[in-house]
Amino acid sequence: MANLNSKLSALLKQNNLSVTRQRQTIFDTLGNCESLSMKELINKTPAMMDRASVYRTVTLFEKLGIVQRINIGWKYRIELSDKFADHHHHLVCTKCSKIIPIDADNLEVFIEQVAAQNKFKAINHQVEIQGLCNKCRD
Amino acid sequence: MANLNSKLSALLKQNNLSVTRQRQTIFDTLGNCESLSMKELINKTPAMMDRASVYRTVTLFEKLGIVQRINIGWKYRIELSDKFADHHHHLVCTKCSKIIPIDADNLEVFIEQVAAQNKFKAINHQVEIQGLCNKCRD
DNA sequence: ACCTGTTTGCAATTTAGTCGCAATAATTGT
DNA sequence: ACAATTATTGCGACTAAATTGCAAACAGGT
Repeated sequence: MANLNSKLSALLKQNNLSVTRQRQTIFDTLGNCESLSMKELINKTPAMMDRASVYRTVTLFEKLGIVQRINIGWKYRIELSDKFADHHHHLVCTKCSKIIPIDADNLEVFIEQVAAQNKFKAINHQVEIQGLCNKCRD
Repeated sequence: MANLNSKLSALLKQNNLSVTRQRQTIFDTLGNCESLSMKELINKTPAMMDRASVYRTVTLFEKLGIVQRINIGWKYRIELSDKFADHHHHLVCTKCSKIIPIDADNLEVFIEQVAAQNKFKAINHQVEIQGLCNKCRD
């Protein structure tokens, strides 16, 4: 935990950015969860931070590669990027809304191949699978 | 074209829903394009349909499995589902916004495998790759 | 052509996200 | 540790996206 926070500080300083209470709060909050929606993120920082600042911080963190937006359904959620947590894709149960992170190295390789076949330089990608988890499939 | 429209009519009637001018318009408009954003869809039906009805129609079509929302960046676009058009994933150029549809059968197989490994019954999935197309990579 | 139930358009409203600016907090140099 | 400087935040106003209730209009069956 402490080392992750110092990593954040270092990254901010490298970019001539201030290490503020608000930025640390967002970082810590995301560190305690798999992923959060904007609404959840705003509500989890009760009266501590303004909405606008949450949006600004997330946008900043995204540029710095600290967080990434992932698509769940047609909404998006925020999570720490692979530098700070394991990078993974998701299986989403449409019944109980359970989110199962999957990490398949093969998948990453596969993405690269598909991109190359189309003369495309892949920079980022998302994979999302909706279905039923083993409990909900009956 | 004509057979697709009759397929739409049949599907609506099966569900005790009316075949209206507006629903056919949305269907036809989507049939002429790879994919459309909500804004584009609203603008492509000039003074023919109210915004609210476009939203209602898309929501209805989604429930019926006629259309699907696909994630481009963290925005979404609408396209006819695989029952009415080829199902495909997308490569999105972050520079020129060009969208290249990809259809890789292997990918579908792969998705199934990953789901099975996690005791998950896959129903739907999206794959999106962001990067640079061959023109923009310099 | 008429009747019934569904669907639409309209207007109002909620929700999500952005922007400018004054107040405040963090950093740098002393 | 303190003051000066600069970046960041909170506030309020604002724009855009999406939803809802209701009366008018339309589709489908008789």
